[in-house]
Amino acid sequence: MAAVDLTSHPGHLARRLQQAHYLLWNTMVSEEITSPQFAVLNTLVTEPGLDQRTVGERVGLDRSTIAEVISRLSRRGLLDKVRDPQDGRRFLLRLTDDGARTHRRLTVRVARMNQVFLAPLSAAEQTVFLDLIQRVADAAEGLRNPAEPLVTRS
Amino acid sequence: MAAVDLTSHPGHLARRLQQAHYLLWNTMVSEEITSPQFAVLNTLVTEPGLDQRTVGERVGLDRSTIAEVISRLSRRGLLDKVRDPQDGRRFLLRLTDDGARTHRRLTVRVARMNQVFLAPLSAAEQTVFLDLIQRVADAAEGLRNPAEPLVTRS
DNA sequence: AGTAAATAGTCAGCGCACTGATTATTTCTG
DNA sequence: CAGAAATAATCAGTGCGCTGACTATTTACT
Repeated sequence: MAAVDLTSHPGHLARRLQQAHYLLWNTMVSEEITSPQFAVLNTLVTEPGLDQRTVGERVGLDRSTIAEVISRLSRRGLLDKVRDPQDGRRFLLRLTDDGARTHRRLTVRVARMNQVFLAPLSAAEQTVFLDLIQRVADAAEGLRNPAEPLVTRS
Repeated sequence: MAAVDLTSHPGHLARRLQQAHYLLWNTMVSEEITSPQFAVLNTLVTEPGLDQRTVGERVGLDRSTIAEVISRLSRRGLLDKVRDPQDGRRFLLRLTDDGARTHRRLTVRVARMNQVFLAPLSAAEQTVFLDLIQRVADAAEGLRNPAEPLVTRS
């Protein structure tokens, strides 16, 4: 007894939303390049030469996940990984011609897909929708790294 | 050149939203039971004796994924799997006492977590938020199984 | 200069999520 | 009633996402 209505649970809805997006992406954008992979390509278009960790930060992926995504992109020849001569820990990343071409090609389709995805909402609702999601996500991420950096006492 | 602003991409925001939720769940609800697992328990509270496929449909998981989730829950003794005597293909699922207890215990924490998750929004915004997500997710899912079942021509 | 702390990346392990192929059972149909 | 179609579940394969442990390099502090 006393079960809960999942349709009022933002987490459950968030999962369903992402699944819906995944489905649409696969049919309307690409079956090879995934949405996180596109996000990485997109970041490197404006900021070539970033290191792996920073790219992860830009697109919201932790160090392990970004490593896998990048390794797949690199294996397919969409980006290059070079040791930073200034700092031997880092790898500097930049798109290959093929990577840049792929990004250009997908950009149009992504825009079309976003339109279809948001089509059930009016223009005004779409704006509100994006704003609300962003505020909730930002706030929750804020809880992770406390603004108050612990004071090293003593 | 010509990179895109990901903050205007609903898919990217959906992913970040889910990550934020995952983080909050882990810290405020449970490190053992995940959100999809809770959804399964919750479904079986009101509808004991469902088969695997139907549970998957209720919580929005495909046949493969629901199989794994259920196998984990069953391995931990939170639910029982019995062959349907009426239909030898099906497994009937119902919570064990431990499973029901776990569901009860987590329900309170989930409610608290939802509050924190939605806290950055006003009460009115929260209502809008849930409504908008649901409409977008429902619409995209609708695209999957076309209302018009293809006519077998000839 | 020499050790300690911080940082970048890798690796192992777990869990969610999907597709396509396979197996077992049931149902439909001729 | 026999063969075909449908259905429930499993399995293999790929990819995202996280944590905790580890390695290598750099930076900071005596």
